[in-house]
Amino acid sequence: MSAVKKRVWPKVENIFEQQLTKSTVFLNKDIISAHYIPEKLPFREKQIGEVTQGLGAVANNAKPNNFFIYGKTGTGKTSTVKHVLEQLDDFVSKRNLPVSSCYVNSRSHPSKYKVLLKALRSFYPEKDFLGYSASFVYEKLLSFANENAAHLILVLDEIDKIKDVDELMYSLSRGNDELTSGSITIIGISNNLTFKEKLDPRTKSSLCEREMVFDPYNATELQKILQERCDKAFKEDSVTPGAISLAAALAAQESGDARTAVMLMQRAGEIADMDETMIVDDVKVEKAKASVEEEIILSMISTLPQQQQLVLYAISQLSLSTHGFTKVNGEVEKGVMFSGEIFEAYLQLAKKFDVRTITSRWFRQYINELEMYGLILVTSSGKGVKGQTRLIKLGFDAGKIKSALEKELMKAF
DNA sequence: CCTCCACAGGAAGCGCAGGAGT
DNA sequence: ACTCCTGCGCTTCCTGTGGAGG
Repeated sequence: MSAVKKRVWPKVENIFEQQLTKSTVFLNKDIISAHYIPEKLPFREKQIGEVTQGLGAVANNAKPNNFFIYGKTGTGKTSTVKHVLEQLDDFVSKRNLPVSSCYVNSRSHPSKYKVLLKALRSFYPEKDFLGYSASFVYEKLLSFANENAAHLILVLDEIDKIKDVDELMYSLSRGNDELTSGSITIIGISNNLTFKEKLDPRTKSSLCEREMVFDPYNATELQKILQERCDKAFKEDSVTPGAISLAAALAAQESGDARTAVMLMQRAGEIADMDETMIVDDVKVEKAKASVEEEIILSMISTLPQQQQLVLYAISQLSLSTHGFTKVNGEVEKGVMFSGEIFEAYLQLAKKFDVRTITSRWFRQYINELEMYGLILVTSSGKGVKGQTRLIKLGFDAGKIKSALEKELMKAF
């Protein structure tokens, strides 16, 4: 047996070593990442109090009400609930109360069976229930509550993604009736209010025993939030006040979304690290905005069905061509077009790419979805136009959308 | 006032893929 | 392995709507 020869690497500093010794504006980068949950949630004291009070029933060995929490993305729904749950876990373990909670992201568990399975796994961490039937999982969950006289709290984030919510809620409320001790409580979180209207009336009344709405943050609130986070995430004096107020203002005018505000600051910090200026100012935030926006656009576009991408491509193409739409008062608005016009352009494009075409009915469906995603803005025609149609405008820069789509469509053809 | 235009969007149904039940 | 069922993407058909134009 011959000794293994040691490989001799050229004497260049390891790139990770370089990375480590490189100077950075960050003190603790995790704090400014989108997934971080701060221990204090400014401007959500009222909501925290409400959830806490609702769940407080378990201290008296009673079943808490179900909750339905609604609000746009980045308004602190998930953070609030997770925060309260952490406190609750802490509280009940100190007092030895039979309370267990489980957080489920319904996007990765989008059916009744998967939700129940996920819950069961978290209550029996040592066992693996893979392959068991739906009814077994359900019974096992009930008996867990019954035998331990435990109050179970299930948080269903993005509850609108569950295909059979009605059945899930029905089973659970029936389960609650069967239990002689213990209970199961649901906290549903959604950013889609129309979801509530689609529910079976019985599901609706049981899920919405208590309802809460999270309003978007305004610019001042966002600024405070950012300030607090930046103080901990960045090194001292590496962030200018202007940078924070700009990031807050940009996020506020977009949607009041705290996540984008945080992402802006994170990206701005990365940019400052790259060019080694060691200072995060409003210029870096401005740059970050372009980069974050591009990323959002790209990630949204890449998940669209191909046909819908073509529709959007038709819109961006028309939007870039010189024509504008003349309003009643003689004003000319650029980049606005009729839906019929877009459909025609779409048909032409599909012909060029030699793909099948969708009908105008489904085309309108696609337009509605694009509006929901915020990729386009839609208004009714109103006066000055014959017939009833809609005026459509891109929500983002036409050039960016077009080039992103070209990349995406190139992959396909 | 009526009619036509240019759509909007609901309802029903169709073909298909992928699970669940047997 | 086989049916049966169900959700999904889409088409077909249809009724409704707001404004222009006669």
